[in-house]
Amino acid sequence: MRNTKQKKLVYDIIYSTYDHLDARSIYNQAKLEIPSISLATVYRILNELCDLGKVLRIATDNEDNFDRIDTKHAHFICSKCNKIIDIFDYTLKYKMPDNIVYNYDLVFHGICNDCKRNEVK
Amino acid sequence: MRNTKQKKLVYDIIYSTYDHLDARSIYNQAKLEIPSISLATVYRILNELCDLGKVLRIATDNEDNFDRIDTKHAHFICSKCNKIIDIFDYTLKYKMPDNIVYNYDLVFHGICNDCKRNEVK
DNA sequence: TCCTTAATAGTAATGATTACTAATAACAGT
DNA sequence: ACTGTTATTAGTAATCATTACTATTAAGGA
Repeated sequence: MRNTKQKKLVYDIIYSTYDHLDARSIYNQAKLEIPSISLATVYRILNELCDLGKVLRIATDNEDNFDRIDTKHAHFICSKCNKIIDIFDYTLKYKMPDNIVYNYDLVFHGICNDCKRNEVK
Repeated sequence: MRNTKQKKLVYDIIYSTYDHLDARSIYNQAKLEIPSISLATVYRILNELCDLGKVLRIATDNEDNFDRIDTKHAHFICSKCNKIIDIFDYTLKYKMPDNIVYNYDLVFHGICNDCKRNEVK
């Protein structure tokens, strides 16, 4: 495993924000720094970072989003505008005697505050 | 909204099992009953049933899976064999003052019992 | 500096899902 | 039951995120 400037850049872009970026956005940002970077390279690096547990993948109905590893938290996805909001205020307890659990994804679905307001208007 | 035999069939296939079927499997089963049914029709009906809250969509890394609406439960997806296992033994509490929550998806990731055993061999 | 080979850039391919359109069939009104 | 309207379907083309492929480049150890 070699450390390339492409890997460092993709990692830095994800960790430069608390937003949840998709591969295309990361690619567009990366091109500003390394114009020759390839979209396929971004995808390959994203897979590698996820496998190494350095980046979190959020699977949605359309495209995947990528997030920094942070305090463990859940996500709220608005069914109207598809915005993703971090959720910290929850507790989860579980028992799983048979299977080994490495991680979990908790995603709430509904209508966000902004869309709720716009509906009333 | 009209009730067609295609809609009834797709619904019945999903409710005939506790398995989590993908669109292609549902299509293949449906063809046994209605050979002329179209894959696009299956997708359209699946979207409709999900929107109506009659069927549950489980988004995974590759293709979506569909499940009957049942006692609310979580899922465990094995990272090795991609098997999906229903999980009932958990408790979740949350506060969401700003957003309206309609539903949540809870997915555990890890290694299932079968794959764990096979690794040891 | 040199060599090995992992990683990249660029592009073609894949595969799930959706869009489109002419033909069909629910079903409300008669 | 018959008819007309129009939602739905079958079949296929298109879309779009992601992956595969390959010649070229560049980490990084010796």
